[in-house]
Amino acid sequence: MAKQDPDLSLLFHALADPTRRAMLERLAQGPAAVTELAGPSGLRLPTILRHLSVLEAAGLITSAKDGRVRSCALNPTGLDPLRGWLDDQRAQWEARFDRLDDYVTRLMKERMP
Amino acid sequence: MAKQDPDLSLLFHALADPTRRAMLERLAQGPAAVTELAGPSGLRLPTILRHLSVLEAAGLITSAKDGRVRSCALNPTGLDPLRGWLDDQRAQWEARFDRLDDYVTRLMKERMP
DNA sequence: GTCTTGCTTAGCCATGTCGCTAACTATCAT
DNA sequence: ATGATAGTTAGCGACATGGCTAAGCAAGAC
Repeated sequence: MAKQDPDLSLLFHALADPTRRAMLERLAQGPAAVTELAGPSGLRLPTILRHLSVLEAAGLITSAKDGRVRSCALNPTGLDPLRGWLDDQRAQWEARFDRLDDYVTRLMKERMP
Repeated sequence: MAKQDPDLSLLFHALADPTRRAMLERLAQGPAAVTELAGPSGLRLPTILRHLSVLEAAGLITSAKDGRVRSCALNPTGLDPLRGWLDDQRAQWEARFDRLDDYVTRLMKERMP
């Protein structure tokens, strides 16, 4: 059970922090500079920068430096792997419940043919 | 930027570990006892138990003890908060891209009325 | 009763995470 | 050229996480 799916692990880990989720929601309103992202959080810049690098490593945002200001933006496809996993998971769960259904149905038929 | 949405944090954190995701996928096939869950992982029981408690705290599974064996099962609604968050997020992102669209459209109109 | 099985608890260790301060670099304004 | 602004890097400390072993307990098997 080694570390398969490192993407998913990075993604989930990035999303597990409320500060990072708040940063994402801020970015959903449009691109922002680092200081702007730090603003409402009350956290220091180095801390914010660390969070940014986690988000970027997870593929959730992109950032580019223009002059002395770094502009950060959402990566529109960043959440796709998560959505994919979620859909897979739901499919499996439903398959299972369908099998359970079949089973119950078969039981019923045996009892009242 | 305090720890709002503790549920989501627990949920994402629980899913950030490949071992735990593997356990979920095993449980998608049907309920299982602790030893059975530990089987393919090569990990010791106490370790597995720890993972189980994380999954349970996140609302992803339920477990009950029957005799001396604890049976674990998926909680069918466990992923709902995640799905909800994801949908919210997508809505926000799309709203943003729509506004961007409007903006571009307005620019175009100004240029060629 | 005794033994085995299946889980549980306690506690240790290595590593990772999240916050900070201090010091540095690079750009822009004057 | 000087100073202010915006990031950046290095490194520290507190705490969480993920693995383990050892020892305990409770339910079934014999």
